[in-house]
Amino acid sequence: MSKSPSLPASLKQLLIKGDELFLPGISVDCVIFGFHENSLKILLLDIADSNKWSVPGGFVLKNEDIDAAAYRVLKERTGLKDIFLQQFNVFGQPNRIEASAHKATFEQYGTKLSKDHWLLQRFVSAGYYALIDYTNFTVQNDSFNSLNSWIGIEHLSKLSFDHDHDSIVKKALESLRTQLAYLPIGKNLLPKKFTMPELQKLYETILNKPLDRRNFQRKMLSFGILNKLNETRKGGAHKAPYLYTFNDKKYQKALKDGLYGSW
Amino acid sequence: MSKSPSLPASLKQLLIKGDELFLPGISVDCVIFGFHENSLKILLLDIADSNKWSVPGGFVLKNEDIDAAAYRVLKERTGLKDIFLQQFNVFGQPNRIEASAHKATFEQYGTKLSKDHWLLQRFVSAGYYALIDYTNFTVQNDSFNSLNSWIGIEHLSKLSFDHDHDSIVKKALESLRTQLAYLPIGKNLLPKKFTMPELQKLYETILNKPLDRRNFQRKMLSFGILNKLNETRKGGAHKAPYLYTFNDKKYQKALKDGLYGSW
DNA sequence: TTATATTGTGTCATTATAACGCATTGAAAA
DNA sequence: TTTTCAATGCGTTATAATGACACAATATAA
Repeated sequence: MSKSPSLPASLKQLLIKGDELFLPGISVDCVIFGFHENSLKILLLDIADSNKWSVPGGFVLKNEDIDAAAYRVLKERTGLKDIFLQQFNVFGQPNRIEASAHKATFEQYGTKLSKDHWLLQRFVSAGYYALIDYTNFTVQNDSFNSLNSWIGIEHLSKLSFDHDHDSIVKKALESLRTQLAYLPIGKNLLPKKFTMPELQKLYETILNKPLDRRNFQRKMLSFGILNKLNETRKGGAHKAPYLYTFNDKKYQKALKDGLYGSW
Repeated sequence: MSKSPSLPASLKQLLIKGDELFLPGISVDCVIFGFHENSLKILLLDIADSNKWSVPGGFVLKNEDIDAAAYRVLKERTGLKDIFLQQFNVFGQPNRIEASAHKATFEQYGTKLSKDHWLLQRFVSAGYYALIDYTNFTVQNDSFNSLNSWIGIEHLSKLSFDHDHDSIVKKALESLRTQLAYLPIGKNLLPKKFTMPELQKLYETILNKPLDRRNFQRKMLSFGILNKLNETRKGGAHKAPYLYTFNDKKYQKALKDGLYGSW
């Protein structure tokens, strides 16, 4: 029988000091969206020696705002600081099986958690989704011995999730689509300069349906959140499209007030 | 010095068994909206011997879904079961002062909580807003020695809240207004039969701005969620308006799919 | 009976949306 | 170098939605 690998320091810390450092029973889960090569991707964790996927998560320090905890998790994963982060739901079903995942993690290292251990209680999780610029990002693997990978949302149905994370990802996507209908999106998913066709592809990908090129451009411009640059993106096989940036001031205003008044 | 009133049984239970019964560090807060006499009202608690107002809240049983806990709180307060309930935000700032409120509550009864008592730890709260039919409701006062009252939202700024509940109420109103833009509303705030002017007043009250009577009617009807009845509401001083009901099936569909496609 | 405020219904100009046309352009093929 | 071609820029037209307003109908009160 082979010896178990030794317990990483971070896990040891969690094991011993978790109940001192963190709030009991609360965790945050982050669904991190990125956009690359016409595909909307989610940063998922392939937990070592498990064939289940999960989303990055973490615990809330005893004196930490819960939003701040989500930011911290995000920064640990992505190294990025300027991130769009949106709380979208709280998951608090009693059958959430975080506990068994934690148990399994530690058992890999031959460490058995006592039955009443802090990590094995029922956790309520706040779900956040984040939008990040894929091009400005490199995957950072963590010390929990799990691999981060970008997975295109078109492949999600083929993956095996634990039940909780499956519904978290589904609900995050749903919320993102809803948000698209009344808030601007794109600033955090695209590089600083982008073309109209690129922006359109992002919308089409999130909504999962084709949009008319000319009507899309007209509507997008009517929001008044874009700056058209005097440059084009050369190198493509055909006519070079103009580059745009977001007008930061107007974008922020639209984020606050919404794109439509409606009533 | 007068003798403190004796501790109610429910509070005693909370004091002694709280940590056994409930999840640690998690609470739910419910902002309950009702509509009456052209005013949008919120059900608030005037905690005994305190000059601060708060919103009804409660704890989550160890084996209870967090949504279910919100329903339970609501049912305890209103006696109603068929309620529109929407989770809108999680409040998790470390400066939340629930603890001191709990402390004060017990000190009225001459009971001092030990420093590490379950109730005095930091709580993270899931905020829900509920919409209920005011006409089908009677205030139920609880055993926690606090008074329930309906307060019109126009009076909110005059009230003294503890900081947390102030932001909870503000955010709830904001969420309700946002929801109005893309989801149907009214079924749970109005009696079964209602008139178009009544429905309009509801919208005007929530949005806090006047709407054109004729355009409102046209838009409302275009959603296809109303049934026009062959009755009118007599008794008013002028022309009797027609009565309407919601078409339940189409209303539910609109709740699921939204009122607009937009993209 | 009349006055009055409110409701029911409709119009019209303006704006937004959906569907589609055609000229331009940059790179690749000939 | 010239031609081809697909993507892009810029536009048109028909239809639908919206905002602003007019006028007739009606239930009560004067």
